[in-house]
Amino acid sequence: MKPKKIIALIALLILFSVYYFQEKNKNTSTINAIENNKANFNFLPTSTTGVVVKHNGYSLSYSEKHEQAEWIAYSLDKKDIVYTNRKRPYFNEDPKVKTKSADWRSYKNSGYDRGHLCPAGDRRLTLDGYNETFLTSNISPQNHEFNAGIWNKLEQKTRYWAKKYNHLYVVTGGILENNLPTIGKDKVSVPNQFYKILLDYTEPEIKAIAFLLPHKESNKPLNNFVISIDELEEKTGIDFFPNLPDNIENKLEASSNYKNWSFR
DNA sequence: CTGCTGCAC
DNA sequence: GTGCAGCAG
Repeated sequence: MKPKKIIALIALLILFSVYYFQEKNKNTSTINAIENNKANFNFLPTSTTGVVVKHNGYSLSYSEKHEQAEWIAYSLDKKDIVYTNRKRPYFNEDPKVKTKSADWRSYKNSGYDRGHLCPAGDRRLTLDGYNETFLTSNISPQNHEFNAGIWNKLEQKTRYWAKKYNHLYVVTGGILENNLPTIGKDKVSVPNQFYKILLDYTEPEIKAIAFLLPHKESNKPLNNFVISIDELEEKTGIDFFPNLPDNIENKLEASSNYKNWSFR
């Protein structure tokens, strides 16, 4: 082999190594950033009721008046999205809600689903995590066509994004207004709308998206229901990401732009 | 995946 | 009350 060729080969090898290590570095720094955020960033919203309950797999703010959570917040990692054929347990009262969360019988024969707020499908990694989603503090009365339809589509899209973007923070719940219809002995409010907020808190492209869905079946595409976090805060009185740096918070929450989120 | 119902013990 | 099977969208 001629010296020139050897030099060219070595040069190629060096270029390739540099590229490889840069990419590897980028990946580890992304993962490090995610781990760092998970360890240090408090992603919980403010509570209008003062009743914040923390479980291993999710946290919630409970509204005794409406007998359900005003928000459920959790961290959704790519690693959480696994297939395991778990058996659905029965719903139980949340032992950590002192005023007692709703009895599952209040939902029975009501015509409404026990609709998960933190979906069981997001907590399949461990048995405890999975079972924990079957507390009545984690459910809201949902019309079956809505729950199995567009709400389910949004939950699946959330898992798709968690896989694609490695990690998300999720905040979700019903809009708890006055004078809502109720079901059961416990008078569980039936929300007219449900919301879901996703935050991808990974540098350099921190991004967020929020949805507000009417509580009814719909065949419209999900991007029809995107709104700004600011609008959601006006409707609920909740400050959703109070611990974000202010400049980031202001920018993210004012926007209802979803161009950074792939809908395909 | 999202759920409910019926029946046995 | 709990466990399990079957069914629906």
